[in-house]
Amino acid sequence: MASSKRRTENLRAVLPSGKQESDFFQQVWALVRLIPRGRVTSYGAIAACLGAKSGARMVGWAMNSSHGASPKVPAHRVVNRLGLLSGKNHFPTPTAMQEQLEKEGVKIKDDQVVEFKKLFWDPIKEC
DNA sequence: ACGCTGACTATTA
DNA sequence: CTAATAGCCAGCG
Repeated sequence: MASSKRRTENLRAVLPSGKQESDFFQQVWALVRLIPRGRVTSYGAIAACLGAKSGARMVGWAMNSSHGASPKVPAHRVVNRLGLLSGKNHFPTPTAMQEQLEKEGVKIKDDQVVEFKKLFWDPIKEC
């Protein structure tokens, strides 16, 4: 873990020349961009929408590459199954994710989305 | 080509 | 309630 500080930083991500990332990433990004403002979803839900029920990790991986995606991907709207901001550590600042969510009207309590179940946006409905 | 890692999830202890 | 374990898929050295 500790030595993994910059394993994926070299990701080609959205490199224009040559081959791009797998469609999986594009699908995830597209789905995340469809998340309405003030709403949140979970990795598993996105994965399920894509057909990979166990691909929740891949969704997180796609988010990692989303830093170079265009338009930008609202990764702050994607949280884990419990509504916890598990990915906040990967943001420019650990508080950026919470700040963004609160700015959209989503209240965060102890790194957890308040009324997560109510604010949960199901991507499967869009699939 | 093989093995490790990971922004997850569910199950078991 | 928390902790540990297993299953899962894809990218990179």
